[in-house]
Amino acid sequence: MARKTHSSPEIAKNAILDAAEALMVDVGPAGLRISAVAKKAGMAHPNIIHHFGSREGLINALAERVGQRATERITRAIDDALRAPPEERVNAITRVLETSYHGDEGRSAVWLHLSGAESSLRSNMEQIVTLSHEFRKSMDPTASKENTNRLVMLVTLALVGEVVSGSSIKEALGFGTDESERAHFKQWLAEILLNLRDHQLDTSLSASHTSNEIDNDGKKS
Amino acid sequence: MARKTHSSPEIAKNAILDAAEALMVDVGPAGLRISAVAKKAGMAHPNIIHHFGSREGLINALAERVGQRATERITRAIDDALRAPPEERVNAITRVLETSYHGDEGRSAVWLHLSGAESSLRSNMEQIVTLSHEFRKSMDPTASKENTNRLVMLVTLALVGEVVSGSSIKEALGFGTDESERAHFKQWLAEILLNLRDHQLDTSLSASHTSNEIDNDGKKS
DNA sequence: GAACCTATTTACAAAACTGTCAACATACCA
DNA sequence: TGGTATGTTGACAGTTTTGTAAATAGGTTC
Repeated sequence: MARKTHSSPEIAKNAILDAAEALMVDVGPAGLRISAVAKKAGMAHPNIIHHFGSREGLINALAERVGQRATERITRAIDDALRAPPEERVNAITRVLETSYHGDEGRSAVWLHLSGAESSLRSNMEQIVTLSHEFRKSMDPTASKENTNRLVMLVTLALVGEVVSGSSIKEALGFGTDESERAHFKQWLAEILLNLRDHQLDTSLSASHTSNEIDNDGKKS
Repeated sequence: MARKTHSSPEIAKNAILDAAEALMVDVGPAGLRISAVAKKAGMAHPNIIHHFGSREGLINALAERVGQRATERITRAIDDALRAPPEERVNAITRVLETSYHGDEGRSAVWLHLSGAESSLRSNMEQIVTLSHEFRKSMDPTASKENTNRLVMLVTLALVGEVVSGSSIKEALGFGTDESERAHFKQWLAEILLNLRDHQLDTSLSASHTSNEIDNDGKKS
């Protein structure tokens, strides 16, 4: 059998992670077989254990890489939105929403998280909230961090839902599968997010119960 | 070994499904072991195959039951909201949102769907959309079905996201884990849903591109 | 009470998968 | 050129899991 030439650990690890990520899209983390990854990466399966220690080690490494990539993409998109001229902001926010489902990485990130893989979710979310709040304040200086938090939560949950359910929920609701209709829903959502002002979000009970959660920028009403 | 007294197939099947559902909450559909279900149900594992044909048959049956139960709960809650007096509608809608995460059934439904189990998702969603549109029309006779569809989609995706991510996303965003804060977010969302009028939803591109999707009640602009 | 149906069980077969081990070979360095 | 560290592999062990087969016994019907 042809024996492969030695490569640096980094190169081998990346090749393994690439193969694992590609397979994960179809089978999910729980269905990920070390032998299948090895076959796809063109090597013998003990080599994977040599590099990652165990199957769980591989999955954790994959979760870390995928989560980090997704966060980088999203924060970059929000950053772009911050710099965009006013008339381009709807498109910019739409792009933020689209960015979260880039290729199959979003799906992979959620599946991995779902299966209990360790990743730095908290610090990633903190980056996203901070940037989002900057954006909202640039639109409306009186925007409260509490509402930013809630909006980020709503959007995050919806994106997770989209990623997880694939196209089936959309189809069940009569939305087509082509990209144009998907993009249109995201644009609709982006416009809502942009046009919602805090006075519409401060409902009867808001600002009374949960005003001291993470409102640590002195802005609470 | 003590041999169990015969029971009707219905009783046995239900006992098996109960055990499977309880286990699923922790391990997910992919991690569901037929032998573990049998142990929990207090029987030998071949008995499960006898009743459901195979492991996959069990999972499909579970998906069907869980999906149907969730749909019944949700439609009942929307129906209640329809009959509620105006001042009670925020609470009623809040209850609709809470209802979707009853016990662990919501989580089970999503996980099962995620793992590719067959279920009647489309007809279930149709029921929910139809009722929701009735509700919106009772608030605002000019409400368009297109916007109802989008709102249902947004909420559905968010609920799926919540169910899937458990509490981790909320914690990462600084929300506490106790019920009161969760309930508060749902109430905040309910008020937004109630207060959004169509003129706020008809954005620049709406009603032009996708006006002929499922707008089959003669209401399209 | 006899006969039949089937829910239930024990024992087993077969496959799949993870992780171990020892051997090999390649790259790098002295 | 020789030596060492380690990337890489084939073979294997042990475990786990699904599904099968045959036997047993509880319930039902006539």
